[in-house]
Amino acid sequence: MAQMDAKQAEKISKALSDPTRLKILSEIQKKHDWLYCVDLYDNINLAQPSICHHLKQLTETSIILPEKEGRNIKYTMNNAVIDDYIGFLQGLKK
Amino acid sequence: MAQMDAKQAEKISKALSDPTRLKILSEIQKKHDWLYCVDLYDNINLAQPSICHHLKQLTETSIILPEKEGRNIKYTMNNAVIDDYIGFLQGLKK
DNA sequence: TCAATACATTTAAATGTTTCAATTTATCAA
DNA sequence: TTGATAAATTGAAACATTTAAATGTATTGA
Repeated sequence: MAQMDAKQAEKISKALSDPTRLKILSEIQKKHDWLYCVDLYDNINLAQPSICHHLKQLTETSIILPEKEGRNIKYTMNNAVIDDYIGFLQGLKK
Repeated sequence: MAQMDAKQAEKISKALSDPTRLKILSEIQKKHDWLYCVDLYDNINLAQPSICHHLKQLTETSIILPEKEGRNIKYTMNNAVIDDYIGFLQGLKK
């Protein structure tokens, strides 16, 4: 497991500190594989640019990974980053 | 392990999304037991009310636990909350 | 009780985040 | 090429967070 520094942990924490972004992650988790961007418009009551903004924050920290498929974009969870973040948290414990 | 809901995970993420608060947690971890509030003034270059503000956010989410000792307050890491948060993160994975 | 110490609260300025309307870019289907 | 669809960007308003000066509260020792 890679070592994550405090700066990176701070960015991931920030990405996880918003109800919309946690909802997006929950929707991606439910799919167990890939979630299409358009699926979120049904489940999240925000305008398209707002959802786009939240997706950007999640992809910038690599918590989720985007893949272009024609006109659409699909996302998957990046387990490796979550595990690295968990490793950082384990290191905080006494 | 207790089940942590998204609202609680959001609050903990927010508490962890600041460099000063991660620094405070690191200082507490270094002690392996209790850290006195006054120890932070030496290590963190912020005014006393700012440090107090950050400590409040960490204690409000129970990530750290305060204990009064005369005029001083000492803090310890709350491993249980960190473990619950880690449990939530594990649940996000595909 | 009085002065000193440790921490908390209030207030306000500066800064950062969230949101959406409008617009732009990219891709597809006809 | 043209019209339609999917997603990104821009710009601005609303809202939240961070910071510190000033002040308040609680505890101790003299």
